[in-house]
Amino acid sequence: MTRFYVTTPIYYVNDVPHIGHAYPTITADAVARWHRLLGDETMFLTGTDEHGLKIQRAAEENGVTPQEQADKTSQRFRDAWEQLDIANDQFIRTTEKRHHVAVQELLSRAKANGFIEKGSYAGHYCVACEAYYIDDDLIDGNNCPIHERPVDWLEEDNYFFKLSALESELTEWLNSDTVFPEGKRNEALGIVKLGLDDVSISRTSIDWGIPVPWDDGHVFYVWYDALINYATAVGFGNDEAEFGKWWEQSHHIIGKDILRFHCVYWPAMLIAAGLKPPKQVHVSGFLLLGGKKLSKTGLTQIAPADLVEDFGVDGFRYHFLRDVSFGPDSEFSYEGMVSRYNSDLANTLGNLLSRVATVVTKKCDGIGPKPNPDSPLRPIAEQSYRDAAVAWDQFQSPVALEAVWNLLRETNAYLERNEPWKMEAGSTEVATVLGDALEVLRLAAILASPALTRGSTAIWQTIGLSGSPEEQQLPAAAEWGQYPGGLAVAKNAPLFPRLKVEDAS
RNA sequence: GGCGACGUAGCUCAGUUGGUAAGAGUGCUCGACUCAUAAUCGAGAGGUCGUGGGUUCAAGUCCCACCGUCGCUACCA
Repeated sequence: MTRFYVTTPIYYVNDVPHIGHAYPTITADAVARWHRLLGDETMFLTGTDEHGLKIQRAAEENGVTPQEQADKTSQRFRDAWEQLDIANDQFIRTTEKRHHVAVQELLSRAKANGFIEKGSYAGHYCVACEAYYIDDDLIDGNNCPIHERPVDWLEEDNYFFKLSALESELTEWLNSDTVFPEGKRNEALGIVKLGLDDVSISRTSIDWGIPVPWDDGHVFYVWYDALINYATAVGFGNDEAEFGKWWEQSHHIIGKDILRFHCVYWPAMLIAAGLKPPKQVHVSGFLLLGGKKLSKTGLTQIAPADLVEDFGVDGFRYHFLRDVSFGPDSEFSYEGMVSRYNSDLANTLGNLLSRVATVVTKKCDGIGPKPNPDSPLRPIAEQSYRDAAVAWDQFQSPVALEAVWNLLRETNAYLERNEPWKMEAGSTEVATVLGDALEVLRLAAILASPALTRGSTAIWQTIGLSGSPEEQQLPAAAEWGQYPGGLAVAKNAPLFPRLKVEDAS
């Protein structure tokens, strides 16, 4: 049996879930769903990153413990993902015991291998921020950029990770088909080529973190704790055999803002600990709003819940999977979302289902006929599956979905050419045409199910099939001609009612 | 400053290692149809592929410069 392991970034609980979090999460969910259709043993991980100064400080401000603070905000992410039909197999939290064990184990191994040593870090320190700043950040050369008051020159003992010793290993890893798309791999190579400094991985100034096992006064700096979650979740430090099996198939989905950490630091940490670097890292671009990065700060924040209210779960998921390609930045707009929903979901797919159901009702007494083995739609459907399979394998959801919609458009054209509504009721001609269309709907329900978690099941039931599209297994289920015929086809209300632009908020 | 990415039809985007007369969806125009969610189908208009050079028999695709946009250069995640 093939295994497949996919992860999203773990999200920092200092923030509320927004569409910038939703996009990589939906992509990972869809890719995981595709692999389940293929019958792969699949592990899909997401979670929250809960240590660090910001959480500690937020907790103090709210008069709660850091753990309570983390509990509350972590739950928001769980709720958000539930709303979006995210079917993750695990939800990891970096405050879990198993994670502490894994972090201490992994970094102890790196230390034993000579990649961690003590040093001291010195820098401009703002007491109010409890943080260091580099020269370029300072205002007028000596003032904290946030508090605008003088910083102190402070020195503290830290443990350093000897990143500089791993340049050749990293270059080799980056050159072996690991980071996608290629442009992002080049960026990572560029970072390595510029020369890597050793990085400080512990702090003595805060205590909301995972203790350094060999030195009581230190906790690990939040990044070096966070990255390890991907290993923790599949058994590292707990069940080595299990870990090994999953880790061979690890795929990380990240945003380009954290490329440095996932394509340089993280593989280096794994190598230092004597482990394999990740199998693949897929780097997405940013969502842009009017050409500007959709960041966690400012007015650009858009709550997934608001969009789900307008577009439904399917409309929300479909938009991101269809319109946001993996790699370059993408423009997000409400109008674009409406347009995509109407053209693809309401018109091409939803309307096809409606017209087929109506004609079956009128011409076949509501009983769906069998498809024609030699249908002209057959080769198109087969190509559609092949294209989708390749695209999903490359995490290219827009290409995969376009392949399915091409089949749907061809089917609308096929109906137009044959005009079954003009044919004699009960004739073999009308049965053939409608059987083919029903077969396409069966296929589309399966192939679109990673995106349309609800609509695909609705189609399945409307055309009289039992069970659900998610239970089907590819590639066998994609073979033409499996719609059995003789099933009652329901004439329901429109599956995806058209949206009017005036609905825009 | 250094490094990098991007700039292709009104809009959102595809365009493998340079090679049939530049593509899709959407929008627009015209026509058809009226089974269907003012849906569908067909036809058409629409691009000097940011600008200027260069390499080549041949460049959107390689090289250089410039313009524009953005990102990284964080011990914030």
